[in-house]
Amino acid sequence: MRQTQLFTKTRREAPADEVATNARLLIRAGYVHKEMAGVYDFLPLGLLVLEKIKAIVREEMNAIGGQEMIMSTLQRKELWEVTDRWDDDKVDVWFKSKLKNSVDVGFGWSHEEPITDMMKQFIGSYRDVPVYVYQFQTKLRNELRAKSGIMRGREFVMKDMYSYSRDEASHKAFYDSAISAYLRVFERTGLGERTFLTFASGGAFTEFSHEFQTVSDVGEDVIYLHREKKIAINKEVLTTKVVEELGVKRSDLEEVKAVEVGNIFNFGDVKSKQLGLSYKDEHGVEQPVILGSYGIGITRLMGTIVEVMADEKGIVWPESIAPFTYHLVSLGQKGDGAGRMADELYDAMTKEGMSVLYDDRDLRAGEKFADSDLIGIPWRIVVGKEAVASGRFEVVNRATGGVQHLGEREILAL
RNA sequence: CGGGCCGGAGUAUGCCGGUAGUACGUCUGCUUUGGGAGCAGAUAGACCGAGUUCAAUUCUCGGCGGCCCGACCA
Repeated sequence: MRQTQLFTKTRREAPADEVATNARLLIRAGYVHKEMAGVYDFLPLGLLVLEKIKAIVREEMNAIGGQEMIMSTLQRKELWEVTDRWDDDKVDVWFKSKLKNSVDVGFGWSHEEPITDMMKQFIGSYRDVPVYVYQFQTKLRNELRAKSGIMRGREFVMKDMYSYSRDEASHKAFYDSAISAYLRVFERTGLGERTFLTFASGGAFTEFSHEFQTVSDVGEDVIYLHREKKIAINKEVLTTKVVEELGVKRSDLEEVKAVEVGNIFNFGDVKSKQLGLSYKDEHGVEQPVILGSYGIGITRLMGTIVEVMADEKGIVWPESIAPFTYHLVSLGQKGDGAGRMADELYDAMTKEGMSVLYDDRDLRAGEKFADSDLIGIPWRIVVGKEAVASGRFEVVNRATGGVQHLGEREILAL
C-alpha cells in the first residue's frame, strides 16, 4: 500500500489524556482512535494487526478441531436467569437495554450461556460429542474502571472457545491440547518467551483454572514464576499446599507482574446441568455434557505486544503480526532517480505478493525514518542516492537495527 | 464503587474579574532533501449549567469528562 493513500497520519505528540504506552504509540502511529475511555476504534493499520492475530489464533483453534462461528451480541435475560447471572449484584459488568416491547436484553459480555443453550439443538446423542466451537466476538463490559489503553476496555475483541465433551477423560485430553494450542499462539505472536502457563483459582468444579500470563510491569496480576519449569502460580492461589502439589520449591519462585492474555477452565457438568444440555450414551442413558471454556483477549494481546516490544522510538512488531512486512521508504521525489527506483521496486515487490507499505510521501528523510520507527514495521528498505549509486538497497531490521545491503533480486527472493 | 489529580487550539504553556497571547504542531506555497530544515502566509482554543458580579476563561456550587491508586475482573 502506498502511504499517500493511507488516510491516517502519524502525530508528533501523544494526546494528553493517555498515559499507557500502548495507547500513546498506537494513537500516534495511527493504528487506533479513542472514542471514549476504554473504547477504541481500529483504523486500517490497527485492523491489519488484529486480523493477523486472529488468523494465527484461527489456525491453532482449527488445528485442534475447533469450528468457527459467531454468536449474537444481544442476549436473552431468561437464559442468564437460569444460571443466576443476570442480576447486577452477581455480574456487575452487564450493559442492558430493552426492546421496544420492553423485553429485557443484555449485551454479551460472555457467551457460555447462549452457546450452551444453542447446543441443545445439536447435541442429543453420544455421536454428537465432542464438539468444539469458537468465535471472535466483540465483548461489551461495563467496567467500573477502564484502564491501560486497549488493555482493559469496555469494548474489546475476544476469542472464546467452548468444548463439549462426553466425559472427564476426553475433556481432559482436549483441555491439554488447548493448552498446547495456546502456547503455540503466544509463541507465534512473539510472546512465547515471556508467557507462562499459570495456575489460578478454578471456581467450583476444579482445583485450578489455567491462565496464560505475559510478564510485564503493566500487568494487573501478580504471579509466582518458575522459569525453568515454565509454569507460574497466580498470587491468589499461592499456598504452601499448592506449591507442594506442583512439585516446586517456594524459594525457586520469582514474584512478577503479568498480563493475563488467556484463560481456560473446566466447567465440568455444572453449566450443562443448569441449562439442561445432555446426550444419550450407547445404552440410552442420559449423560451430562462436560463443558470447557477457553479465552484469548485479542485486543489485549495486541496491546501487550506493543507494551513489551516497543522501544523509545516507537512500536516494534514481530513479523507474524505486523500490518506489513516491509516498509519501503523512498528518499527521492517523483521523477528523480531514487523516486523512480522506489516506484519500480514497489511494483516488483507487490507483483511478488510481498506485504509492503510504500512511503511515497514527499517528506524529508528524518521525518520518514521517525515515522517508520514509530509504525514499527519489521523491515525497512531505504531507497536514496546510495541505492541509485550502488544498485543495492539498505535493509534495516526494526528490532535489532541491523543493516544489510541487498540487490533487487535478493529482496524479491526474501 | 471508595480515594486522588486534572479540565484554555493537536501538544506545552504565560497573563488575567474587563472577553485569550506565545511556542511547537497542523495546513498552503516556495526553497530544501539520508534522522523531525528554512522562509512566508494561514488554521485552530476557555467541557456544560447555575450562582455571585456592571462584567466570569478567571470566584462559588452542581453536573459531565479524562487519567491514576485501590476494589472488582471465567
